[in-house]
Amino acid sequence: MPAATSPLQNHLLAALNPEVQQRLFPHLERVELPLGQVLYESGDALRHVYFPADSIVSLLYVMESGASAEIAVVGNEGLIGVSLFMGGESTPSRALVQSAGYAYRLLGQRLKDEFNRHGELLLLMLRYTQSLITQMAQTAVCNRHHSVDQQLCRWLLLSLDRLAGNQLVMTQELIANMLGVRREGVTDAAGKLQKLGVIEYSRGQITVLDRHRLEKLSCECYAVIKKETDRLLPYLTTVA
Amino acid sequence: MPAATSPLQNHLLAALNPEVQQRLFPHLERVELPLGQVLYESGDALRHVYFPADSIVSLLYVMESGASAEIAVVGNEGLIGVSLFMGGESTPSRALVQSAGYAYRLLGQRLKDEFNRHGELLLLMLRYTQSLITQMAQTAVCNRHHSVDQQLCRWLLLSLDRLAGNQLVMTQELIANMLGVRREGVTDAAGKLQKLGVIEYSRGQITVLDRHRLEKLSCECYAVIKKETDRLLPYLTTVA
DNA sequence: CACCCTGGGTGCGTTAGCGTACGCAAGGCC
DNA sequence: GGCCTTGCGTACGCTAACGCACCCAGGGTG
Repeated sequence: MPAATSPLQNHLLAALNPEVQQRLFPHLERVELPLGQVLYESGDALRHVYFPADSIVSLLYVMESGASAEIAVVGNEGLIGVSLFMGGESTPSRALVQSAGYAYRLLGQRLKDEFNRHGELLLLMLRYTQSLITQMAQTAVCNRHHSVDQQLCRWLLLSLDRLAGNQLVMTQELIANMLGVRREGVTDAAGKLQKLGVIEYSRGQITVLDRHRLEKLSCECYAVIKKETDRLLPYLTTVA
Repeated sequence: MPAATSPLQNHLLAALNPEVQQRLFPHLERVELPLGQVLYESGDALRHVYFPADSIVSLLYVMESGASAEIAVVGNEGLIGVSLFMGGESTPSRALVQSAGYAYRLLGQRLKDEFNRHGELLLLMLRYTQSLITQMAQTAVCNRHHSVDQQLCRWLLLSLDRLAGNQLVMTQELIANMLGVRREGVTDAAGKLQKLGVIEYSRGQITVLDRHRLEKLSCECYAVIKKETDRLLPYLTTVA
């Protein structure tokens, strides 16, 4: 199902006033993002910013050894490519599609042109960037202090918030790469959650049965991210 | 020694063109930052931004349990309080003086006024913010994958880059709080470095004897941060 | 001088997560 | 229907880091 996506599915685009939307939307290009696609590689000069509609993109750092760790996750609440307007044009991280879907992209120059017109778009982008910073900071904390079990809960919740239903299409191996842990570690943690009846899964399909329990089993990091994002971007009602 | 500090010791302030400096500097207030002072607490609405001259400030997250972890470290290469111009006005972290010294602070409103005049200051702040993001991201990675030994090296280097000499005034307990590990873990790691002749310390005084070795013993994270900061803020010659 | 607080050293049992290895079943493909 | 790839389960030894407990020395204070 190629689905009827709309730029308005992205909360940042939806939050713009109609005048700005009218100027910007004609320049948006709808692109399909299959699972595993790399939007940019560490150090790449970015040409576009991407506004996910129903897809999820992970920002992750890949070490010299090849091991990886997720820095942040971006869905329809945000955009990929903040370095374009932050001025750096690139970052030492990789943007990897973690859940297939669609996104709308915009040439970096168009974004900058709009910035120069007047500040609304800029202010919105900056506030989003701050929420992204919060997520990164919390990831650092979580990596230091919390168990794989707790981190899995956090990660499932963050992903769930960026999807429509209560289903995630992702293998335990993929999750392990994101969390930067062993696949077996994820198997253990997921097994526990399944035994508790919180989730159910089979061959890359995860269904969340009891979101409330999941939140209770998660560390405080999820709540911090959610609360802060809601504060910074109050027009988003359903997304952490 | 109350020292003869100058706003120009801060690299961001020094990078501004003379016209902007003339407008801004009269509004700078010189403040002393003793070790352990809290510039802002999690959730506090910020009134000022702080530009360190010779002090170092840690951004750290304090968990419900009381345990902490450093998110990023800021010295004379940067400023404290990005959330003021990012639009959030507060962050869920604490800013703690990690190395005593002086800083210059500016009312948030003055900063915003300058932003509205024209873009130079804004662009500079944004690029700095991106380098800060890099540091946070790398902290997350480092927390996940690297040993306490390696992390100590990274941390010493980051601190060293923000100080004049090759001396650090900080106890192992303080370092442990920053890294989010046990004090004994730091004792072990520091003991190894001392045996190797890389550092020397006694009762809260650490002297780096062989910086080159220290860099080699550190994980790649330090190099990533340094390289990216140099790229984003090329006018800084001596700071990571 | 005696005191004591702070900073650091050491040891010990415990545990979470790692690396490795192997096994097994579901489901697509010929 | 048989095959093979992919996704997941499990087991075992290993190590880094933890929590705890205690000790010792430097250096300032009364």
